[in-house]
Amino acid sequence: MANIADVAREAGVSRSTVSSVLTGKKFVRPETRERIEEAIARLQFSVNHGARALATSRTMIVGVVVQLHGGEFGPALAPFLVALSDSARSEGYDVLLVTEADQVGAIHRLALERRVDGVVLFNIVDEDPRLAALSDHDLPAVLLGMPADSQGLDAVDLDFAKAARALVRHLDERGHAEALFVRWAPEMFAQRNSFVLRFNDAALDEARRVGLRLRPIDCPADPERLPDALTGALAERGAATAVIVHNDAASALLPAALHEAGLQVPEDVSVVSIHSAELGRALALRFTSVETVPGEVSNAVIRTLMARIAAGHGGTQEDVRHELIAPRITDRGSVRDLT
Amino acid sequence: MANIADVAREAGVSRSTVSSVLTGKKFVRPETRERIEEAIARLQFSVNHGARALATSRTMIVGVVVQLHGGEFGPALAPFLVALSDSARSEGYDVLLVTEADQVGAIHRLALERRVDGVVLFNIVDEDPRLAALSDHDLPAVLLGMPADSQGLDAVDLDFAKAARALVRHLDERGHAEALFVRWAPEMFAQRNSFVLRFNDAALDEARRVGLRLRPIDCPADPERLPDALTGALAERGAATAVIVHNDAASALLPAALHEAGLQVPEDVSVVSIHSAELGRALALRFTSVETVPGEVSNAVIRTLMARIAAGHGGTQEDVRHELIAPRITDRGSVRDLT
DNA sequence: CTGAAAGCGCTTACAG
DNA sequence: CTGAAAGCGCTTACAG
Repeated sequence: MANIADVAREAGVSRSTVSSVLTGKKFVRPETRERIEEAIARLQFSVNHGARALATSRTMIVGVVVQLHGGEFGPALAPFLVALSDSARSEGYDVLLVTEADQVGAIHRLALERRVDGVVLFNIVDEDPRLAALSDHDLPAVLLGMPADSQGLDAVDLDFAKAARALVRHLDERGHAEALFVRWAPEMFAQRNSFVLRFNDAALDEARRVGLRLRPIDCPADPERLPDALTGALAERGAATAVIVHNDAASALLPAALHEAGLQVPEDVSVVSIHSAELGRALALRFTSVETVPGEVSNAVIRTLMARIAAGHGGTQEDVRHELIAPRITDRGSVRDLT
Repeated sequence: MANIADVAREAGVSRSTVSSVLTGKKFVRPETRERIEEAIARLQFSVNHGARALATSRTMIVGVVVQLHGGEFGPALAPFLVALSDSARSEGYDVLLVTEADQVGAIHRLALERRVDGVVLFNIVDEDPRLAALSDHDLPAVLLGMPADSQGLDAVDLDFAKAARALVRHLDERGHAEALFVRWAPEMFAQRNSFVLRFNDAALDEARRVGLRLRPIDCPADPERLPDALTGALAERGAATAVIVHNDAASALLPAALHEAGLQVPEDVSVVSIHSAELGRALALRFTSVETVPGEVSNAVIRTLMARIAAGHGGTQEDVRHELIAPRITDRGSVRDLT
């Protein structure tokens, strides 16, 4: 495989001149540049990435560090990985996928061995131990998720609180006075998943504010037990005329549960949901809903990370950036107007 | 950040001796080794990965190169990525996730810039252009998928043909004489996805062999149109007493479609399916089925790739390894015994 | 505008 | 068993 010395010899110039055309940081006389470019093409030369990384102290790689808690809905993950990869590539970066169970150890490894220029942390929980691990280093990082305390780190996420309020108001404005609130399993609350807590708190708060009765239904973590839990909740809905769902597994299983209970939407019961866009698409869910926006979130995450890398440092700053992406609600007519 | 020279100085030895303890390839006197290890701990030293990669010509990174055709079922992807990452880590490798649309360009880039020591190709189709791209280089590669012609490359996959035969026989042995075969969309066949073709061909062949009438139902690629297609097929099932499903989206939507059609399983109709394990778990699918085994497949893929990397070459070999993982059928009682 | 030299942080024969 | 030296393939001041 050709190296820069081969190219220099072939073009009759020095290695530094070749390097100048490779980096594009220095002006090179057109004739010379052309000779060099021909030599590069002839020899099928490409820059050795590792050597460049060593010389520049830039790996051009970002780590995507994914904590798998087990409680969350697996199918929702891939779209974010793909979107992050796409966003990173558009900035010239590759993505290192880091899913090992020992996330704290992984962060130390990435930082100490200088494997990446920055990291994205996925599946953020409140009191996430990964944030403390980061504070030992000077590694640029962005949280994909919004914990109560970001510990001075940049963070980006869909605005789950605003989404919750919008969905609650959507029901309220159509005359609904009582609704079931199908939530994630208690295990998810115990883990303090940031998006779970933020949606939950805002939904309850907004419901109180507008005077909607919200009856929380905690789902079992075990998918096997979910169908019965859903049909049970529907059967005992009492005065509730609507259901608001924040639990992807429940959103996926709700159509069957509604069938099972013999309920038509929106004639017998109204439904609003927030769920993975991919899930909604694959299962053709027809609920009025807020869907995740992996592309938008990933773009914002990578943009923020690029800025942090360019600034030449990670860690706690005064100029922390928190970005909450406004939710969009898609009206699919699954809410009956009772007014 | 400390480097190897700092450690050498701190321990009062030469850099090469430090390197010897780092690589573990040379014997170092216990006292010396201990002094060095103390120095390493004191200085919080870790090997700079890029420098080691340059010196050894080993990146300790494998590329996972994922073609997203769009037709396949998205939620099935993540478990494979995670499993590949886990398998690779257990061999000391990290995973670079490569999802860009221009997969051929990506392969050239990875090879020429020496970014990875090897690649795993995911979502293999017959006549996959990525295989030709690989032949331009000397990059170790393993296909996760089994095309009709692997062009001399190692390949690993679940044995979809055997799975098809097992499911067909499962119906036949229980006295079913006619079944609907809910298949992937024609678009998937046109793309020639390797697992789609292999399951399909084997299912039809085995059905012919045992004398089971199999009526292919082509699903629409658009999930929106899938529910109606399924209920329609069920309504017009005629003499068919069973359904065999190879289409994850259809497996996911079938429970609702069965409800819609007022059919009980297995009383009114029997069902067997092959689908993503993750999907089956998340949706608590209760069909007798073969499920994907991302962990097993990934282990085999990485093991094969490691052997290929150790051999010091990629490309076409005489010693090609093809590994088909035996399917396991889980009997969930969704097939009625008609004998 | 171009080149010679030093340096990035390691590993690895090769002497001793 | 340990060390001095060369080398991996780049980039980047610094001269000219």
